[in-house]
Amino acid sequence: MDEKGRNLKNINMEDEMDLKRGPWTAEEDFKLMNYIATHGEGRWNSLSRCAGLQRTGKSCRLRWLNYLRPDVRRGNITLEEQLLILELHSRWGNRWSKIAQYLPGRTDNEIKNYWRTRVQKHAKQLKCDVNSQQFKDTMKYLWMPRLVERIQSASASATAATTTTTTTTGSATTSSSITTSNNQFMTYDYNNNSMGQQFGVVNNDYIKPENSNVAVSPMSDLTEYYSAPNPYPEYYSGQVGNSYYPDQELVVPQMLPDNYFDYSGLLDEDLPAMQEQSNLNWFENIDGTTSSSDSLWNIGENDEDLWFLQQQFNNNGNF
DNA sequence: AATGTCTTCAACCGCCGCCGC
DNA sequence: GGCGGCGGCGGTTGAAGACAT
Repeated sequence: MDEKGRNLKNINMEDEMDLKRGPWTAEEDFKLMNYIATHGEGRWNSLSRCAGLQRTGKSCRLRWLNYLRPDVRRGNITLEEQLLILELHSRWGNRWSKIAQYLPGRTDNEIKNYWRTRVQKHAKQLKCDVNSQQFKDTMKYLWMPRLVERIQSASASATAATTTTTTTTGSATTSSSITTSNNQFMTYDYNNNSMGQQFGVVNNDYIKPENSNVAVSPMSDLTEYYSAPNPYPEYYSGQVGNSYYPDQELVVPQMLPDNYFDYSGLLDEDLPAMQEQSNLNWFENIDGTTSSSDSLWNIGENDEDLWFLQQQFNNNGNF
C-alpha cells in the first residue's frame, strides 16, 4: 500500500475476464519490470499473460510508459519546458505524443495534464475559450515572452549562465537564446514573438544557430535537471536486477545523447504568417515602471499573474 | 478540528490505423 | 476486401491530497 492509497480501487474485477483495474500494486509493478527486464517490451497482451498480470495489455503498456520506464522524468514542469509546450502546442494543437517527443522523459499524459490543469485553467479564468484567437494571442504575446524573461532572470542569477540577448540595429531584431542544462537550446524572437525554428540540442561547446548572430555558450544549471525519485531506485541501480540493460547500470541519464532530439520535422513552412508586432512593451509594468528581472513573476501561477493577464487581456484584446 | 472545495495526475475508455490472416 | 487483434492516441474520470473556510 503506497502513499497514493493504491489497492483501494482493486476491488473492481471484470466478472468473466477477472481483470484487475485501478492503481497498480508494488507487486504488479515488480512483475512487470522483471518481465520486461528479461524479455523486453512490446506484445503487451501476451506480455501481461506471461508475466502473470491480470491486467489488459493496454494497462501494462500505459503503466510502463508513463511510470515505470527508467528514463521517465517526473516533477515540476520547468520554465523551459513550459515555453516549449506552449510553442509546440501553438503549432500542433493537442498532439500530445508529438509534443512529448521534444520533451525527453516527459510523457504525453503528463503534458496533457499540464495543459489541462494549468493552461486551460487560465483560459477559464480569463473567461475565454482556450482555442480562441484571443487566448492564443495572450499566450503568444504575454505568457511566452514572460516565460522567456523569467528564464533569463533565472539564468542571470545562475553561475556561468549564458543566456544571451542581442539587438541588431537597423532591423531592430531582438532575440534571446537560451541553453538549458540538458543541452536544449532555444531562441525567442521578440520581434515576431516566436521561438522560431532555432531550437534544438547543443552538441558541442559552442553553438551559433543558423540565421542568428547570437553565439551561445553552454551554461550550468540554468534549470536543474529534475530527476524525480524513481519509484524503485534500487531496482534501476542494479541492486535488485539489471537485465534490462545488461551491459550497464540502470540509471536515469543526466545527460541526454547528442542526437536525442529529432527536430527535423519542425518546419515553419506551414505555420500561419506571423501576426503584426505587438505594441506592448513586455518589460514594462502596469504602472509604467520597468520590471527588474528579479521581480518577474511566474506568469499564470498566482493571483497577481492572473490580474495582470486580465488587465492586458481586457485592455489589449486586439494585441 | 471538521468540513467543503479545488487541484493534480494516474488510469481508463473509445476510437482509429495498421497488420496479418 | 473483410475481419480480428493489437498498439497508439486523445479525451475523460475519479481518488487522494492540498487548500480554504
